Amino acid sequence: MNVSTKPERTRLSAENWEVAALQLIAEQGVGALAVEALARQLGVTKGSFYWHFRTREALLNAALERWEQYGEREVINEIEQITDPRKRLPELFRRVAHELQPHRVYAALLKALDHPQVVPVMARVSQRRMEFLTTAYREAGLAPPQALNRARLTYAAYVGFLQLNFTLGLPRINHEEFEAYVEHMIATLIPA
Amino acid sequence: MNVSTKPERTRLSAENWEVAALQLIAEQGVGALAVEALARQLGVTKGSFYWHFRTREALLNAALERWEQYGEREVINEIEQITDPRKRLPELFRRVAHELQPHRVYAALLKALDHPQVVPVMARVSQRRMEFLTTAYREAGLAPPQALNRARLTYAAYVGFLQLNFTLGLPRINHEEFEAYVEHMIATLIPA
DNA sequence: CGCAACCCATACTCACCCGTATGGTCACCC
DNA sequence: GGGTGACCATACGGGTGAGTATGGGTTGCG
Repeated sequence: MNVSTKPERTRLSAENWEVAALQLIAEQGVGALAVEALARQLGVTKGSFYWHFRTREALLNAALERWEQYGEREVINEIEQITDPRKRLPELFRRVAHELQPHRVYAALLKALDHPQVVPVMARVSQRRMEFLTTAYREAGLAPPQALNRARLTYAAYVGFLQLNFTLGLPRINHEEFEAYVEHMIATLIPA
Repeated sequence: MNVSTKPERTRLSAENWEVAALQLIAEQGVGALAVEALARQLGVTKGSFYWHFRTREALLNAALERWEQYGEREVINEIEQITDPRKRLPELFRRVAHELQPHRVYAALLKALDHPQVVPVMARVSQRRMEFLTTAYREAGLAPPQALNRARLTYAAYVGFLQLNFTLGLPRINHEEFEAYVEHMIATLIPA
């Protein structure tokens, strides 16, 4: 029997470092992404790290790119397969609401918008999602200006919810209550 | 004529440090709150700082407390004077929308929810605002559960908007467009 | 005037973390 | 079975920023 989470004596690849970095970002934020700390967590030393990456920045960029790439095919591609436009938005809401785990990185990145490296990534991701929401609302029957504003409102509500529940603890909404909240969002934001 | 913003050769008080800290937080975030940097900005050295405060943490706490105290009588007390409950929410929306400046600190603090010192402060502030919103929605005619969820939605939209516009730059919404967005929020979130 | 209390400068120490240099140890393959 | 390259440890240099020690200057006040 091995000691817990330590004795994986296999060699590491750049990918290992990247996913470890993303996990650390999700748990402790971008600011906590330190080379030596990550190395300790992986059971190696900096010597390993600087073989795979030229610098700390390089790791951050690689991790961000990996996350962005994954997010590409995460939700949007799945939702786009729903043919009936009127079913799309409620389904999107419910699906996003029940996959809170992949949003941890996004929430952490929101808190790191002072780092110049994350701004372009977040700008691209948010922009794509906004456009997706906007067209979805248009297809649901809203006029273009209304659709854009409703998309803004919806996305802001999503972002704000992440902040208020992941990072801030607030009265820690429970499960049934959360379901009711999601349905309330659907009823309020999606045109009948 | 004196050189710009430098030659205030008056002695400093703890209060001076606190407001300077808040300004720096609003502009560059909690992470940028460094003792020596602040001292340079105030035209003194660390020697001064460590006379007024025992540690950097102490300054942060003092600054946060000052901000929380001020926020107490900031908006809520003004709005509560509006007698007609149905006029209250639209007025609140419009007023908050046009005073984006005082929200800079709040936006900066949202990005610092990993620091254990800011969490309780933000929890209290957000909790108070949420309760205010909830009763406002009840007085506007919503049933208690609906009112609570609508308050959650509204406040999340507010928080998210701060994130997406202050820190992230997104297509930088302009003035008329912003007005239209606010009216859209009012029409969507406030019951007729 | 003179003495405190108050405010600040200078000069450190200490801890952390990035990046570099260099040598060691496996795996794999001809 | 020896050599080459991938992977990692160790040790070091350098920068930054928090906190301490201590002495000097200024202000209020008796």
